[in-house]
Amino acid sequence: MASVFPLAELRRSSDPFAWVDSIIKGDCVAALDALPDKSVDVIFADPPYNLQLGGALHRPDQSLVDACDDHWDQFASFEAYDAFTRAWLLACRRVLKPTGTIWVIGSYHNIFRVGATLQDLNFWILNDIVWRKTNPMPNFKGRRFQNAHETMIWASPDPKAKGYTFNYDALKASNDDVQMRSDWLFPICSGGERLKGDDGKKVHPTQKPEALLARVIMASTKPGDIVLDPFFGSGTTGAVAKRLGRHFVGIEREQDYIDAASARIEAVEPLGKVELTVLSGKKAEPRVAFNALIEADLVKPGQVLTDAKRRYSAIIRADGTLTANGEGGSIHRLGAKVQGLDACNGWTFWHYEDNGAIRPIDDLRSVIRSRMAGLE
Amino acid sequence: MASVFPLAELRRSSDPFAWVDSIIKGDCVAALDALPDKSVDVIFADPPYNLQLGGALHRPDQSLVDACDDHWDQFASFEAYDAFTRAWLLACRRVLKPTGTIWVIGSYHNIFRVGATLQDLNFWILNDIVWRKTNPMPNFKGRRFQNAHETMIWASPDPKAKGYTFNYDALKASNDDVQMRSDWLFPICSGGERLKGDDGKKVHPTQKPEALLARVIMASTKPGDIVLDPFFGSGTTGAVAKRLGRHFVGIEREQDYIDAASARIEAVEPLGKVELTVLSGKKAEPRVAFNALIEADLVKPGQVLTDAKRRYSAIIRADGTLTANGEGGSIHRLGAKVQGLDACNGWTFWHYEDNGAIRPIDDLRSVIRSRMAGLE
DNA sequence: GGAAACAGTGAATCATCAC
DNA sequence: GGTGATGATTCACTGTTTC
Repeated sequence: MASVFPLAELRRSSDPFAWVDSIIKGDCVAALDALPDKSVDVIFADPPYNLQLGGALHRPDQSLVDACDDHWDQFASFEAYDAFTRAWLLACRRVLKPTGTIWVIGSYHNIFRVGATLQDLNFWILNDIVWRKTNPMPNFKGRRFQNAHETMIWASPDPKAKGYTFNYDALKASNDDVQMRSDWLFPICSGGERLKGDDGKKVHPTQKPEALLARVIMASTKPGDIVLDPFFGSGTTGAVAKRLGRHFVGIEREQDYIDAASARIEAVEPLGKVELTVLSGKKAEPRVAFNALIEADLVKPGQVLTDAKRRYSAIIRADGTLTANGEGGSIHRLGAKVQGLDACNGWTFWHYEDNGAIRPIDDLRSVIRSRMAGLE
Repeated sequence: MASVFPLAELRRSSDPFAWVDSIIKGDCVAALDALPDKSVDVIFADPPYNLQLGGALHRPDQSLVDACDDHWDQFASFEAYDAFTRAWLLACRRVLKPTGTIWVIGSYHNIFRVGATLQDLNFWILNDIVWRKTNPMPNFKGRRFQNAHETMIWASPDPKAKGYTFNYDALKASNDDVQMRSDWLFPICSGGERLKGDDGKKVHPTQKPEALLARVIMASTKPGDIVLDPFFGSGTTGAVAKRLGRHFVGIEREQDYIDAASARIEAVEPLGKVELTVLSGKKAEPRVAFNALIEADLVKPGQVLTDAKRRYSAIIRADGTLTANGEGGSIHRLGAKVQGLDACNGWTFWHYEDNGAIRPIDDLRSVIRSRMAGLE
């Protein structure tokens, strides 16, 4: 079983990271307060939705809809819900690294309050993501549109926060080579994935699908990162994090949920290193200065470079700069200058001639990089 | 031209319904205050989004993105935006019939504040509706998910309000006999529909597509109803209302927008009774990306794919890319790479083993497509 | 005349590192 | 923390120009 920490026990622990890969039993804010500053990479939160259900809802055949009417989803007023939201978001911000991000999922019952509170607390929204359900529950009364989606907010802890993880290139490559959109399509959690008790009833009323968490985690974390879930429930976040080679920590009050989540996570087999390698793009590659091409004799001082259509040309100088029309500068500055632009990527703009063919100097940079890789 | 009422003139009018089918020139709240209590059936509001843009944004080709930086979208703080939102929503509630409903559209920049304010003012949210754009602007820097949707909130003026119009059966009939969902797919407004000035430039930076308004109006109004738009802009609400046999009233401050909207509405020919059936949205062949196969557990990270003759092989990674010989990429890129080609259709090139038989992964895509049948 | 290449654009909170 | 240099980065569609 995944280890479970009663909050009092965690507070007594001498190891400041004893909570990694475990479930903390206790109140969400109190448990968060027991964790160190800036210690987790990503937070995924599925807070109570504050569903304001009137009476019982019946299907057309008079069967009762098993609504979420648990006590933990009841709040006296919007003010009470806002105060609760504020408290756990503030506690989350303290434990989140400045380079970390937070995800919160909700429905129209609560997501507007969560979003406004995030903004009030100076979180910076990066995206709102729509989870479109392939198989949502119908609207039985025919008085509204079928509520076929939920909303996630993805935010960084500060408007100026930089350096958050976003595996753009991997997401794009996995999506037929077009960038991933803000609307995602997944089935709801059902079938074998849905945790059921001995009585055959679902263990948790709002268990999220693993595929949803997998995309969240693959998009915004690196292998080895710590993912915190302050409303752990059935432990989907922990199960997916473990499978994907990330660490997790869950906070949960109800012993039944803790028992189910703990057993579930224990059964998860993590993927291997090869499968977990994330495709990274140019941004992650080591920098190579233009000078390195001269030093490696891949280009020579005096050699002429042109753009792809040979409209502009420049001469390589021995110091690693270019010159054209009496002006000089780096490959980037001069590329911008000849085009009359503010900026230019000289690596893709300038080309050299290779046996009659014309190729970007970026190709030569790749040669350098592969030579460097061989030295490791 | 559709008639235009300077606010002062409207106040002097002896006819309490002189404003029907006209544009009121003036401030939103002041103009609303000049209308009678409980006099309109539906409100559609497209308020300023308070975008809070930083510096200029350039496309990869260095061209400048024509951002929405108009003065009317600038607010000093969230508090100022909230006060503004509160004021116009309160004014709207007074003129709205108890059986009426209100729609508000926004993006993540403002919609959470609008939604929370609606709830604070005791409006009752019926649905949040996601407008999925077929052709949204890309994320040029690759730092976020492509922002591909906007959100609408549909609400009644009171939790106990009954009797609002929802044309459930007509919507269902127009939607292949399944209930209309909360996620709608429409292209952004472009081409001939987009209003352009003499200079060829767009008249309004945020003109909404008529198809979106048509579904809103067909869903929540009856012929002859009055539809109010407190941020009239280019007059899409008025044009669609007139075409669909509804009355409209628009409120707008800027004379340029009023001139364009007035001429636009004048040119609209109302449909006859027979044609007034609900229009259905765009259907598109669903795009299925390789990661959908992993998410549906049809293939697994670590599994080996080969070409049809088993000359090449690659391993599936958890991020939805493939790896072979130390290199990684999308099914297409890696298929091309192993063959030494420039391009490759990974769907037909890569195969998986199924009980000894070898089948293209494209077969698995068909499985997903059949599961998604009925979804746009 | 038709096809293909080229150019333009849409509610966008859009970089990072070294000095 | 501010400044300057490096250099990474786009999808769907419309309309125009070129061959």
